[in-house]
Amino acid sequence: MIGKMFALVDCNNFYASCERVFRPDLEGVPIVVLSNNDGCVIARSNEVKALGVPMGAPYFKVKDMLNAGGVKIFSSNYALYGDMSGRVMTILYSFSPEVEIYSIDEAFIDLDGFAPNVIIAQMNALRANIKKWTSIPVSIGIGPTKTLAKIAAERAKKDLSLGGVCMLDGKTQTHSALNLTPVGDVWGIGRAWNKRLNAGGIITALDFANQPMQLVRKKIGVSGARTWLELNGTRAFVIEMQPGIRKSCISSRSFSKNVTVLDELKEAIATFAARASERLRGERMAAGTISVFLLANRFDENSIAANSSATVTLDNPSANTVEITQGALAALAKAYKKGIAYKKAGVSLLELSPMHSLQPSLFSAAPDKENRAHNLQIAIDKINSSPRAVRDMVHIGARKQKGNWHMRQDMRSPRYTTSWRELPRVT
DNA sequence: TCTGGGGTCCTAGGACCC
DNA sequence: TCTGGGGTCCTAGGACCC
Repeated sequence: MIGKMFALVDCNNFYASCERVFRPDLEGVPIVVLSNNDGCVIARSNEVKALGVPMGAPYFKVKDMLNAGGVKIFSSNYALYGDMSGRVMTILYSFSPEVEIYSIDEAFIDLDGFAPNVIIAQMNALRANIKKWTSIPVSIGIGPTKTLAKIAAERAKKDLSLGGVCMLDGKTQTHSALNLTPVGDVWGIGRAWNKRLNAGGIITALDFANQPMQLVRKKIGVSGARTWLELNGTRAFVIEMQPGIRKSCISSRSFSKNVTVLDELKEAIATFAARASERLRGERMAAGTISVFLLANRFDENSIAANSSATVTLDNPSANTVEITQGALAALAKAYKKGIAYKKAGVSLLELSPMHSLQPSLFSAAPDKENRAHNLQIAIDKINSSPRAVRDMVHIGARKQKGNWHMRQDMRSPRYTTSWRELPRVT
């Protein structure tokens, strides 16, 4: 008999698949998508996986291999991926309201209430519709817990005989799937814990599930114990349909070249502060503290000692670009160390609160001035979000458009679906 | 030459209090 | 001379995820 089930819908090679949507000529052609700065490989089509290019590989290390294999290379195009993700999620909601959007390319569905004998047929139909309406291929895993649904989805992807849908519903079937899964591939078991578990002779997910829970708890803590429960069929995680209230908002970038000059860091930090505060305003939130961090090249020995950060607290929570930028620049002045070659920097906005709950300040020097600042901000957001605007058309003076810190992005595809200037052309 | 960005949660240890 | 112990709060760092 079948108990209650969760499904995980997982887009296959999502970014690579997005690049194919408006380029059907790339069907069957090996594709990779690179991270910001064209730094590492963050998505690979099946053909590239077959070539043996690992996930996360630094581009400069695999460049020759990619070229030799005739691989088509893309810089990341998040405007496109975000829009395609929205289309897939919309289809899921038309199937059921009980959906948790887990990431840009994955969602859980609560299948409680679905008759067991029709689940597989329903999921096959859902998969076919997503493919037909968005041209994105997905795999669907079904299991009694989120972690088992994840494992099922992995099986659906790897075992082509399953046709893209896999359900784990019996003990025998579940055990055989766990036995085929390396423990490090289990959702919640990362590199560090994998190493620790392997050293203790725990190699497969089944080995892990068969340990006494106390031992797991002792070895890798409560998070590991939850994963253990889930693998053994007890739910430790539920479907969360309402996204939680965010607790932080970060904008950061690696630089294309090392940066040592304070003035250049100011430009970068001002840009990050503007981006983060804009995102906050979009969600009607405000920040109570601002933290700036500066990082040296993490692949250099001794770089950790060069890293630094500083925090400033605002008198009143704010999401105003001018106020956030001023705070961030003050924090930068505290964190900056002369003579360090910085490779990355960022702004974190913390102690967030919803805007409507903000108390007007009793001691504000000039409420009228605050209003004007607020109105100006609204006007700027309006201009920058207009479909005809180029990115950040209106911005404050501390920022400049060129500099060592700007990222490289040489191979980006057009923003087909979100920019009038970049619509696909039919010829 | 060239190694992503944005999140959350947990834990250990220090500060502080009585 | 003898110099506690337990609780709470905060923070930094480490772990995980996609």
